[in-house]
Amino acid sequence: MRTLDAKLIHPGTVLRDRVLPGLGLSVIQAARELCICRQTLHRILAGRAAITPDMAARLSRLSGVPARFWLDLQQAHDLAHAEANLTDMLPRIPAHALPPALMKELTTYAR
Amino acid sequence: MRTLDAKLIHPGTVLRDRVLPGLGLSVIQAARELCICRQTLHRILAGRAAITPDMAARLSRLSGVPARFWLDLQQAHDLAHAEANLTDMLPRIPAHALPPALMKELTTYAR
DNA sequence: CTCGCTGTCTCGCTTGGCGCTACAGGTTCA
DNA sequence: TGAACCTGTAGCGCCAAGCGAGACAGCGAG
Repeated sequence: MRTLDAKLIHPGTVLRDRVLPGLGLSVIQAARELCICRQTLHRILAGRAAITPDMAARLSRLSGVPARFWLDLQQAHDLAHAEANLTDMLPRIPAHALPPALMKELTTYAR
Repeated sequence: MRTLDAKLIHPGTVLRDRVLPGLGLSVIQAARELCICRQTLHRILAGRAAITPDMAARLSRLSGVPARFWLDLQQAHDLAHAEANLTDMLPRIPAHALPPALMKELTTYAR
């Protein structure tokens, strides 16, 4: 079995190489069951479209893989892409520090 | 101090009630330092606009709060909103099961 | 040859973030 | 009483991106 060891796993790759075969579904079959057009699924598999919250919910229903799994993979890519586009801008934003107690409080809001 | 105990914390609320006061910044000051127009920041604070990956990266630079913290809060809202719009559609998608070994492998890709 | 699947391209539609102008307040200070 | 500065919202146009649909080429099975 081919390993998926890239640092930034692509959602479409996981879907194509792992989940769809695991479900025994072709692209067209999966698109039909997801109630989306096959082009949309192709775009996701090829990485030319992102996993939207809508798609994540559909994939979760279809495969049992949590929606957040798909959104987390997508989020990593979106963030990397955004930071790449901000290389000139970010250094111009002053870096402040939050009180440690407040920073700790914020962690209780996460997940 | 007012507690933020809602199940689905709004990113704008955290920003307004915790982070901006913690940084000692007004809305206008923060907008200027983030290199965005003040209306955009107002829209985020009021929940009329989402935290985009671009904004998350800027907020991370400004406050030291990880970009993923903001994106996770936003993601929870986007997902809930998407599922609410799919209440009629989701039941029409057949629920399959993935082999347990494959499901376990997928968890190694997450975060 | 026919059928069905794959993969891509193009078009038009819609959504949503963003910057901008404008407006209505409120507060502080000279 | 002005002037300066902040908050908050509404409307506008611009632009990026997801989506469905139509079309096309290629390929393997029956």
